[in-house]
Amino acid sequence: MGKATRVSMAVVRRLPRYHRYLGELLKNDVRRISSRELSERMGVTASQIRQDLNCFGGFGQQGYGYNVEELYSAITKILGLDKSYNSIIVGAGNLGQAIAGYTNFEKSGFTLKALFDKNPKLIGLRIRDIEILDVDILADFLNENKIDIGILCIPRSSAQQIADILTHNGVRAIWNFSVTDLNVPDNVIVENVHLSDSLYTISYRLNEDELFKTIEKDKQKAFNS
Amino acid sequence: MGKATRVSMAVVRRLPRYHRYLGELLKNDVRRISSRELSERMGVTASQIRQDLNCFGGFGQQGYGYNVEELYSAITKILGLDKSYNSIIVGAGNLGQAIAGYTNFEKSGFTLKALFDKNPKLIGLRIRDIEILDVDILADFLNENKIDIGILCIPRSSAQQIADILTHNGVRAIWNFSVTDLNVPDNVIVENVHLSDSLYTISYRLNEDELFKTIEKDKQKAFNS
DNA sequence: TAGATTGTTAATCGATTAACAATC
DNA sequence: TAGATTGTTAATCGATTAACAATC
Repeated sequence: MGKATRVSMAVVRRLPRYHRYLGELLKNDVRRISSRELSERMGVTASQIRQDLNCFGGFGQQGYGYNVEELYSAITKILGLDKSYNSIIVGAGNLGQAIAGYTNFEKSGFTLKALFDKNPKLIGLRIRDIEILDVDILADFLNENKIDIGILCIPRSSAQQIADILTHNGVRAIWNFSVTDLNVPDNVIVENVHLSDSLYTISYRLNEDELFKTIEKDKQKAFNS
Repeated sequence: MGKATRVSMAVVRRLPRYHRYLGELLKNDVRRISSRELSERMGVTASQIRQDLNCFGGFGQQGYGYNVEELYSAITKILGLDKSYNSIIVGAGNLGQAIAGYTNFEKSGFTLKALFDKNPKLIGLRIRDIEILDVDILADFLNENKIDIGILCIPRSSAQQIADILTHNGVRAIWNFSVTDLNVPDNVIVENVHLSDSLYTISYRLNEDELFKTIEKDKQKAFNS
């Protein structure tokens, strides 16, 4: 159920952040940086940076540090951002359209080939000149076009069904904005973006102090009785 | 820089998922469930479920398991979803509008009070009857309205500046869709949703096998020379 | 060469899993 | 009562941090 990574996901999830900081340094014409200085900027330990990078190779030089341009380019390659990927969006509602509008993804090599929806009012419309097609022809489309990434922006009720169509027709990864867990073959990658889950961690944290006050009060009450 | 939680974030991030599964069980009229059965459905260990729940109290009964309705309601409270929260969105572009359109958040107690933008073409428009206001009056608005959560959907270049306005005017949490790290006081909560970071973990994983083939080949080459 | 900083091993810390006594 | 399952302690596993020899 989903593909395992050779490098731990804890490390993988930090890579885009390194990429961003190095891109920023590069833009500011910083030539070299030590793990210590980068660690101070990023608020992590220098040890962690060196450990993370050494999952992929020795990019630094003792006594010198890291060449910013080289390291940036190395992480670009590690993230696979030197390649290009074809994607489609299923669900052309507000969120699907918003993601379709992100021209930055195109710049990073992610090409949006089509959107799909079942709503006749949406079918035929275009976002950035990319057509919204009838979801009924999704399987056919996938057979005629090599699509790497399927982006799910549909209600949870139909998510698994659409995920099945994607995985049965050559899609290698699913970016899942539908708030449900997907069952996919072992060779398929799933990356969940569960916005409501994310929002609920905010309400949790806003409420935590009060929550534990209540818990402690209840404990006290139970103890006294 | 951001508030620490009493319970580890690893646990907190699993709570919304428990909430979803229990909601589903409740909808299907399942009355009771053991940690073992829930663990099988969710693909986690029963141990983890029991450990997680016991951060907040003993909700089960030996020999019986958990009452689904009680546990669901307990996790609802733990997540603070029995309370309501006022929010605003800064940045009424595609993504801001898409989030504003999510009526599900309203149902969970998150009330959207206004959107803000600097684009004159957007100012004055309404999404679900909620007005888009001029970002110039943001600070004033915050002083007149108790806002708990600020949702940032603006380009990274202005994110820190807006975050400062939010934190200086009583906002307690930031849901940050701008792809940048924010500096905020210790009592303010930040929850990042960095879509491009998430997408890049997909390209990483699509590319990982090939990446390590190259790494091993290079090692071999270095060894031979 | 002397100073700086890496790559890497070892130590620590935290999170997950296993085990089992308590108890419904 | 006997069987089931929790709550919780102990063991294991993995991730992070510290330390330092290697080396630029």
